[in-house]
Amino acid sequence: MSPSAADLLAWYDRHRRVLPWRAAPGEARDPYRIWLSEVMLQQTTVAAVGPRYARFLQRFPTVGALAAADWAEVAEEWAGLGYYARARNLHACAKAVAAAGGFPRNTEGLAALPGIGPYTAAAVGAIAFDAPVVPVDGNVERVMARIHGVEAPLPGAKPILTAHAAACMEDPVARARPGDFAQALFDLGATVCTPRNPACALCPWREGCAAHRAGIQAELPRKSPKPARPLRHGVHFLLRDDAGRVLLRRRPEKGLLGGMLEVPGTPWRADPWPETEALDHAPSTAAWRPVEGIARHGFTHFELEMRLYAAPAVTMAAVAGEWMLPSAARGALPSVMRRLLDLAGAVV
DNA sequence: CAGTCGTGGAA
DNA sequence: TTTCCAAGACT
Repeated sequence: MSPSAADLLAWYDRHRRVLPWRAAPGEARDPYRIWLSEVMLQQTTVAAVGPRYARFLQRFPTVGALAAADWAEVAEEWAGLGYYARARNLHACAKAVAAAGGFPRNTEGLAALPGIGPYTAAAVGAIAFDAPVVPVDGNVERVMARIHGVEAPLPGAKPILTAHAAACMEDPVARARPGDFAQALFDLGATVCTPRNPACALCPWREGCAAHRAGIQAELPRKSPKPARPLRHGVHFLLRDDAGRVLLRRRPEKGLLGGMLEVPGTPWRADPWPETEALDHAPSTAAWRPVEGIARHGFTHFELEMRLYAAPAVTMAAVAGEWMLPSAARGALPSVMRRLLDLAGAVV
């Protein structure tokens, strides 16, 4: 009574989610749209991606349009989505694909492109090109851990879970519909085999599930403990001109928030900044006045507390950066920088 | 290989 | 409030 692809696909044909990037049965599949959705969905929820995917596609309808765009346009369109290396790699990948005349149709070729790792290569390969592979994301890891009763913690258990997933393609029923099989696993993980309170009563694989049999389904997959996130401090400077515009700068291409616009400021470090030391990092000499309050933001590996100073610009000369109205800046900035605009709300 | 790299919603 | 987490990739 082991889990069968036939049972899962039958369930999928009845309960599949309707998603913007998902072609209806029989509908033509667009590799560009599938690739875009897979990159956008990396570590990002379906709910968050939905409206951003539609907007992105409207602005860049084809891989050629994306390849021809300036980085500033792509950065603005990605602002707020996080993990900005994805946007840089997306842009580079679009240029490579446009130059090559299309996407590679096999996983090896896909995986050689920027921003496409083992998961995305398998997902695009299976969904767009019917490659007989099983992409392993968090959903698939969870489903495999439970079905096979894998109690070893992640990330160490990743290889065994990947092997279990790959074994699914030995079933000719799965091999006949690789894209649907992959998306069936996603939907099962997202709607039934959920991280908390899995709905085992609705699961097409319940009878063959080792974790369900042992009553430990909610405890799998186990995960190694994560280190605590340290606190860092920064001070930022909001310079505004007579037209109400604020001064922004482009961050270095690599590293945190790489290539994105920012409100100028100090580096972010463990020790709080004394005022005199912080002012050394101001973009110009001006009548800097502290803005009341503290802006907080949580990153993956540290927490941040920012203070803000504001001043009117006395001269436009020799100040590097871009002047933007706060209304326009908001949409072009990463969320952490939007918090500074929010803090300054009464000032600007 | 373990660390880096965002964000917002849910519990 | 804190913690966890979501269709991971890159170094």
